[in-house]
Amino acid sequence: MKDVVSRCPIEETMRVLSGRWPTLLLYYLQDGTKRFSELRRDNPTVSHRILALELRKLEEAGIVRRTAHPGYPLRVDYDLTGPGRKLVPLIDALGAWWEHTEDDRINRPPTSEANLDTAA
Amino acid sequence: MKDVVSRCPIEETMRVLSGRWPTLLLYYLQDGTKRFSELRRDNPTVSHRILALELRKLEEAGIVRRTAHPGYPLRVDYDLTGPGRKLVPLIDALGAWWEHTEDDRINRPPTSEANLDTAA
DNA sequence: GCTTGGTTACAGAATAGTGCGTAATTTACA
DNA sequence: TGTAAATTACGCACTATTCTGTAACCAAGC
Repeated sequence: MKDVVSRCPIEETMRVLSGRWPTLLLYYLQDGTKRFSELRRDNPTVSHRILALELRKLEEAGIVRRTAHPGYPLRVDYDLTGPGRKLVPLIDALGAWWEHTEDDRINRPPTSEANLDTAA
Repeated sequence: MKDVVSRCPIEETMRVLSGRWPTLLLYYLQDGTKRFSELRRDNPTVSHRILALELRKLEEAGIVRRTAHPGYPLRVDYDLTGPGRKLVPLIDALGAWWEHTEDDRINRPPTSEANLDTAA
């Protein structure tokens, strides 16, 4: 995904949420504040670099808030902003859609021609 | 995005919807059946190869139905399946979220949570 | 010298775009 | 009347672009 300036809110949203990590991070941040290292432990397959990049992207989108505490060793907290928390149920709805439509998606039923709702 | 087998419905959904085109195609297919060439005209910046790949991905996910009419010149129709149509309002909700939270995301207010320290 | 959060440099993987080929029928035109 | 050209929805091979991972390095206090 390139940085394409679009005025379409759906495109903008997808630009931020696309990829494996954004929704996963949303998920782990639901419970509350997490540190960088905690998020790494939460899902061990994301690389150090990519986690930092993804978190920055979410921060710039206003979904995640970054709080750096002064002093060493470094300590940085991440949590969801208000908009970020509002986003969570929408993501959950997508997951629910996937689950509840599984049979229909796999069996690929005749799908009512024009507008005749034949089922479901 | 690699092909990662996951049982998480959110990950599965994002695997299908990630990228610039899936949601756009959903958008253009809302109105009804479209031919390949129409979808290309709808958004001229997608290459024919990618459009074909994206449509196939959506078809395999059970979101889009492909109907090839025999004969030449070739004629292929695409439309949304039942699950595909159910997905549309969820995508719209994401767009609405983006729009309605714009101020909050950009101004980054103190985020009414417990941690009331160093707010930017 | 360990810690934590982050950045940079480089390499390798994945993804996207370009142009050519194809099929069978219709149309174009000399 | 014969033939060349256009049409549609791709597949394929090749190239260009972008993304991701790995490893090294930094900061400063303990």
